[in-house]
Amino acid sequence: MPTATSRPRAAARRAPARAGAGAGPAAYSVDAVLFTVVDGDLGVALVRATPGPGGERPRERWTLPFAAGAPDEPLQAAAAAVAEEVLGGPPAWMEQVGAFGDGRRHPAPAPLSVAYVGLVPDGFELPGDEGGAEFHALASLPAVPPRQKAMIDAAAAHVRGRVGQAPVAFRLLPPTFTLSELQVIYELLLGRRLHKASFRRSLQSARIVEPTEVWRSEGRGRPAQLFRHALKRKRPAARGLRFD
Amino acid sequence: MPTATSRPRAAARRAPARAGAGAGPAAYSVDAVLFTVVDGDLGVALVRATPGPGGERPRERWTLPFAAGAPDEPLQAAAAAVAEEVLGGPPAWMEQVGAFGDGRRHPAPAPLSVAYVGLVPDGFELPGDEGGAEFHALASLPAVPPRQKAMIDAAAAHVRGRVGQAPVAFRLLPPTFTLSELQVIYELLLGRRLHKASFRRSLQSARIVEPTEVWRSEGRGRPAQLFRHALKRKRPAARGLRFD
DNA sequence: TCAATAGTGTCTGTTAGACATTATGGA
DNA sequence: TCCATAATGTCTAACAGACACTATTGA
Repeated sequence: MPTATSRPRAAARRAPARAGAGAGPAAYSVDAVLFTVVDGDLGVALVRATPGPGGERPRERWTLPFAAGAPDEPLQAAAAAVAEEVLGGPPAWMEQVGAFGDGRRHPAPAPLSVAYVGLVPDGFELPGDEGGAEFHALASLPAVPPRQKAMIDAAAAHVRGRVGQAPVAFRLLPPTFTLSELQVIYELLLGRRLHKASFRRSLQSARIVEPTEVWRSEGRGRPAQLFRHALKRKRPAARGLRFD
Repeated sequence: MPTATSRPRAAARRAPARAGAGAGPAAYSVDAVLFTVVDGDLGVALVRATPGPGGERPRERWTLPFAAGAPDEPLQAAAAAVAEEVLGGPPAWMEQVGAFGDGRRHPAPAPLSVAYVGLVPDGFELPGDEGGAEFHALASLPAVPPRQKAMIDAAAAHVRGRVGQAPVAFRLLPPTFTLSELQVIYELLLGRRLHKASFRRSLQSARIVEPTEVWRSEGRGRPAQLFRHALKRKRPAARGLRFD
């Protein structure tokens, strides 16, 4: 029987996590889909799966980090704990993706999994301790249990769908960045090229970035001014209606 | 132990549903938030809560329809079964809202609930049998268990957020409708008035409705042409980028 | 006839996207 | 100097919203 105050944080990190917190198999798992930018694409943090009790499986296998759900722990807190276990700190942003409960296979002995998506700034270094978490580009993803594969797909769609509503792009970048870097992130998330001048006009009219005094020169070409994310003010009364 | 082929459909409908399908309390519940239009506002289907074993509770209490989750049943199918139990048929549209697992109270003895939102056309009549489901306008909602109240709020936000991506407005209307009726639905969902001519231009350019040969005269005024929802064709290459 | 609602045509301000030009540093 | 990139000004087509007008019914 778990106490109400101790969080089962040690349950995260590695694959077949402790089942439940005492009695019988866990009712559900909480899985974290942690994205960052890996050479121009989204990348997701995976941990090495421990081989089953039988000891077979010569091939290397990976899973999302997850933990068994504890009945008395809020879902968001559980997901944050799973993420912290992998990252060494909290992700820059986190949101629930949904519940996944078809019959597809999952490393936890639970019929239901709740997925959360988190964002990590580009350039972040995973703590390289024994846990062995690594970022893998979505384009070249290793084999992952099918239920977790569905979570990764849904998480990517979730993040892409929230561009423009949530500061998603900014959480994939360090605190200061050039507008060209920001545009690359937006193009990655939206899946299409954007017009440079138009993109900057949109940013300016929404007052969503503010310039710093710092300029950065990278290789050849004119140096770029660094910007930071500006807190959103009152909403400018959305015009129009787009059917999409 | 439930068999893989029999769905526990009888578990829906009334409040403290059968816990699980045999052994111990259910791991999670599946709840349906069924919306329709009730005098100019969204309305949600509620069922009368059965009083607890103690028999107290003189005040009338309501809950969302729900069922105990069965490990071998896909979530969407479970939610559809719950909805069918209340409506006598499937809802016009259904989508998952998310998992709710903070410590808030829920009529099921489960720490976790998965909410689905469904839409029912305006004018639909609930089968008035002993179950006693009724639509209640969101503006005048009776007391509902707190976790279910959170689900209702999230479901309304979910539907509002998917206007323009999914045929949400059309599922709140009968198969044929006037453009004025459609505009009222959009205004209800978006929470703001729309410009009549501009609204119709948007519909026309998106080819999202098609006219029928039928005109309907309701009381005074010029009769209105009836339209039906047109299946969406190729996406017209979304222009622009709005920060909101 | 008047009131009420449906449906359209025209005008205007805003803006996304195209294009061109200037600015600034590295090679 | 040439080249690559940043930053910005100008033009145009598209479009949201305002306004006005016509059309068609019931009272």
